[in-house]
Amino acid sequence: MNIGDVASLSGLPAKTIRYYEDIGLVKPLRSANGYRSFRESDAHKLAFLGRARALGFTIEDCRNLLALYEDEARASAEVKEIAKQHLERIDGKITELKEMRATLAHLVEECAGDHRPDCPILADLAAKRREEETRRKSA
Amino acid sequence: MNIGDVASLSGLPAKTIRYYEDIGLVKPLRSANGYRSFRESDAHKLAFLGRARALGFTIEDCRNLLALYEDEARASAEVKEIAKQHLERIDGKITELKEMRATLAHLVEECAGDHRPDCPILADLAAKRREEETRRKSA
DNA sequence: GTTGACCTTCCAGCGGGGGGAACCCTTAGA
DNA sequence: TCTAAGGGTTCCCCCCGCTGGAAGGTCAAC
Repeated sequence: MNIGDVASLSGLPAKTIRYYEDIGLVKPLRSANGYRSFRESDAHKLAFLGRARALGFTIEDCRNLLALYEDEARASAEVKEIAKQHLERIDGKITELKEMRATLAHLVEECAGDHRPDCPILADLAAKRREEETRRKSA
Repeated sequence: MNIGDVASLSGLPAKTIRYYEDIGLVKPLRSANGYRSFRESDAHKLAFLGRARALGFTIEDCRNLLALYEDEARASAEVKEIAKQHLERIDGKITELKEMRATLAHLVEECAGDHRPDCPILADLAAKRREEETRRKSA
């Protein structure tokens, strides 16, 4: 298979697949004309990578997951550990975004949003006291 | 004020402040010795930027917010619009992360996490059918 | 034989800075 | 007066995970 074929099979752009070869995630053969020649197993790996990336795993996670995938003597505990750590990263990001959302939603509600210049959003961004107040409230 | 002073006042690393000058967000003066010389107004802008960035606004958003902050004839509607768009971006990210979290949490639960190689996480990543099934369920 | 769709390599850039080298300026202390 | 420490400066490369584009080679169809 040429790169275009595995691209449509895996749903990954050809550019991405070349990049994955660059960083050693896949190792396609080469045809006489210099074209990359992908085996079935390469196509499977690329699909695997696409799904792992869609779940937000980092490239390094993917590298490790792929190694475990190919290691028939793996312990599922190793896979689970990678997944659990990623879950924690996701939870951390969700928490952070929710905090931003709460602050921002509050400010947006307070802002009249009309032709006048008075704006609680700008006032808040400009205020020195915000950080202190937040600390006092949470304490 | 030198860069170290505004750095501790604003909480931003000196590197970041130099970068913000590079991209034209602040325009400090220069002393005779070549050192950047920050006015009170520069210090306020940097603190403003630090808070806007902490709320997840992009640099371009910050540039626009800063311009509105300095424009006494602004309409608060313009500020509100930027904030609302950012709120939507945040909501989009939260939704995306929650979807990842749900899938991943389910897989982690199913995985025994012991010394055996059998692993539903790897099975799912390797399976072709997942995407189709997901579509069928949500349809 | 020429079009057009593929493929190749290489180089640059995104956002938002961080690390570190190599150098200059200022001040305090021995 | 020398020296050491702790500022400051510019410069360039690095991070992640690609993406775009230029300049060219290859292949099948008409």
